[in-house]
Amino acid sequence: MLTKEFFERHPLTCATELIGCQLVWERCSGVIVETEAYAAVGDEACHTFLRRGAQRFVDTHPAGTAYIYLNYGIHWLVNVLIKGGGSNGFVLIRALEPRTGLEKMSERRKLDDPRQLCSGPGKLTQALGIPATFHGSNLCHDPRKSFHAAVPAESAMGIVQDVRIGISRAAELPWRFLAAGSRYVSKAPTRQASALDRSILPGA
DNA sequence: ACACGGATACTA
DNA sequence: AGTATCCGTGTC
Repeated sequence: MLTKEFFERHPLTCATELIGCQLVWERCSGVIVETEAYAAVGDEACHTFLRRGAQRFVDTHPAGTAYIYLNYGIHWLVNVLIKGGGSNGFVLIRALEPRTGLEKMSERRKLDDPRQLCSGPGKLTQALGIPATFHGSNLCHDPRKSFHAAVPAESAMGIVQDVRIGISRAAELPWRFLAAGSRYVSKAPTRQASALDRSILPGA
C-alpha cells in the first residue's frame, strides 16, 4: 500500500508515478492509466486559486487525503492531496483499467463494456462506489481504500504527457499523464502529446 | 451537437 | 436574491 510519504513529493512526480499503480476500493480495483497534476501555488486551474475552502483544505489536512468534489452538478471527482514535498497540490485520478469487481462496477454504471466502466474521472468514482462523504478522509490508512504500488510490468509501461482536459485557465500546461497505448483512458492523447519529459520532474 | 445539474464564490 | 463558473457524461 502506498503510504503518506509517497504523496509528500512534487505533484508532477506523484502524478507520473501513480500511472501503473492500483486504486483499490473495497472489492473493486483498477490500474491507474490517466492522471492530472494541479499545483496549489501558481496554477490558476487549481481550486486553491479561486476557492478559499480549497486552500484551507490544503492547510488543514495531511498528504494522502482524498479531495472529492461535485463537478457540473452531476459528477464526483476524486483527487489526492499532495503536500510536504516543496510544492503542494492535487492529483486528479482520471481513468482506470478495471481489474477486480467488474460485475459490481457494471451494476453501478449500468453498462457492461469494460472500457466504459472507469474511462473518466466521474465514471470511476461511480464504478468504484466511492462516496462523497469520504472527502477529507485519508487514502493511506485502510488497505481496502488506498493505492497500491505498480507491478514491474506496469511500472515499465511508457508514459505520455499532454495538456489537461476541460479547464479554461492554465490550459496550456502539459500536466495530464497517460499510460502509453492504453485503451482505458478518458480521451485519446491530442496532437500536442509527447513522451514524458522527465526534466519537468524535480530532482531529475 | 446539446442537455443535464448543484456547490462555491462572487455581486447587491 | 441572482449570476457566473466549473478538473463531465450520455444521448441527441
